[in-house]
Amino acid sequence: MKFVLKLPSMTVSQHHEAERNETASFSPLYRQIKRLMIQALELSEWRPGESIPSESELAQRFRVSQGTVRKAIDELVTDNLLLRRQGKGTFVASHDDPRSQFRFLRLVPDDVDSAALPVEPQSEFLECLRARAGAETARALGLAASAPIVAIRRLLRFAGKPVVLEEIYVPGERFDGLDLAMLKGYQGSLYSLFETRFGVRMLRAEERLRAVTAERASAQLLDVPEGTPLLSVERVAYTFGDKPVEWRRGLYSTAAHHYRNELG
Amino acid sequence: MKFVLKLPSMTVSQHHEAERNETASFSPLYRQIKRLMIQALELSEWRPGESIPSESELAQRFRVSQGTVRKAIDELVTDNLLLRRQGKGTFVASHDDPRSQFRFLRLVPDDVDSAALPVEPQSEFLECLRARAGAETARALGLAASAPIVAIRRLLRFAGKPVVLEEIYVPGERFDGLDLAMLKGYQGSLYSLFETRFGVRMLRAEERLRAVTAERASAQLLDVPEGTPLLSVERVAYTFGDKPVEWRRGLYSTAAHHYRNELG
DNA sequence: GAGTGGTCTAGACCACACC
DNA sequence: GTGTGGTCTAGACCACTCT
Repeated sequence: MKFVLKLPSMTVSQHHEAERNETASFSPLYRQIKRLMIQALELSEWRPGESIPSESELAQRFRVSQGTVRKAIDELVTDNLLLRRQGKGTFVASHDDPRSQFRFLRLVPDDVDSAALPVEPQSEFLECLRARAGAETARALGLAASAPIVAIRRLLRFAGKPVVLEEIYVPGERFDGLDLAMLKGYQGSLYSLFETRFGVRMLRAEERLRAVTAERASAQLLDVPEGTPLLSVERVAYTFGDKPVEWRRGLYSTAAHHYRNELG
Repeated sequence: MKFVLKLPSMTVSQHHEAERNETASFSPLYRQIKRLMIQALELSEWRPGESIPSESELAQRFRVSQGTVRKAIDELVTDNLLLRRQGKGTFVASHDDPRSQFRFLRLVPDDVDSAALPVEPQSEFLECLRARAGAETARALGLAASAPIVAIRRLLRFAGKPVVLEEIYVPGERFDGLDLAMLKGYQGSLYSLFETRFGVRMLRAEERLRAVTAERASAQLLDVPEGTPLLSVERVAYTFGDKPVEWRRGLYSTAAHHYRNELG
């Protein structure tokens, strides 16, 4: 037994010797608490934008000290699943929140410096089709070949000028009822819509960037000459359990904008 | 007075009422400890690759509890200034360390997955000149116009094939004695050389990515047709005090490689 | 003033590395 | 075994927000 000597009835338990160092190489209490909290988040016991119980309440519920709950929350905040507001409480992160609005769009106009508040791009949805996954999409999303998907095409404009052309693919199963009318009618970011209407939360993403040349169709939509170099951005976005739930490819016009990245 | 009631003689002090909430909006003890530790790092009291004193020693030195020192170290680890090895100690991060070797190069071959260990690129230095800063370089590095700088050109090869062409500019003042012979003779990354030979530590960087077309000279060196789309990566790297000490522009050939990015 | 997150302390014990 | 970082607890008090 470890870390539990003074705990008469553990919710999270390491009471069994068997649990010690078998295959799972020792998980501290706060990580087990973290896992339980992620579960509560995934099961929507706590919903985006809402506050979760206070640290002392959670400590009672899980039968651990406040410090241990705090450490679990610390990591969830680092993972962008929760956010704290001193004096007010701890809240479930939401794509509605202006704070996490631009977490996934790294393109910014050349002139504005990093301190300035980001310019809100306008989204123009071109189409939204039900289709079957191609080989590439199926692999990226971990689906069976020719599984049902939803394909979206849209154009992003900064200050009226077209800058990003995107094709977005999501599994059809999770997005029942998603169509062009809904996309056009929704106020807010795409991930906000996914979260609000379909309960799908994008937690992290991986991007692959390349330089390519504009084909005729893309060039026309982006209002650049055919052959112009464009930034190709492929993204796989993941939800709970590191499950991929979106694949997209964007073509970014980088004449007056750039992709901004911080290396820590 | 706050947090110091039981501390008879503080090294870090908040004894004076004046310090309370004048302009500097309340800095907790562990941040003051952090600042002192950064100072020790900047002044090379603790050197890259070496271990720093144990947490209990530091607690004694700064007259705070181990938990407070620990929290300061936590942040320094997050900032990539220190790294912990359980059972061994806490160490000053170094660009020699394989762990932080590829922190700043995000280009990877298309085929290898993220789990695989990165392929070591080979560096071929083309030139290294002393010159005077142009307007753009001076602005990026925060130097006076026409301040002395060192300009480096190099080619990176993955598996023998040229993939990255870079121009690198550093202030001449900090890099006395840097020349082509030294670059060619050094084993290890450029930042490792900067750290080892000149005591200049790159702590973080900002990059701006764009798509451009290959000019004739660049195309020849990268062994691609003129007009090929290339990924342009501009970087400003910062050392202690957020002082910019390197500006570089790279042209990445992305036919068989891509720039990999994680969005948290 | 009450409630929440944030800081700090002191002490106990666990996991890991090296001798 | 000794020393290091890592975890956990219990309790006190500070800073912030809202009522």
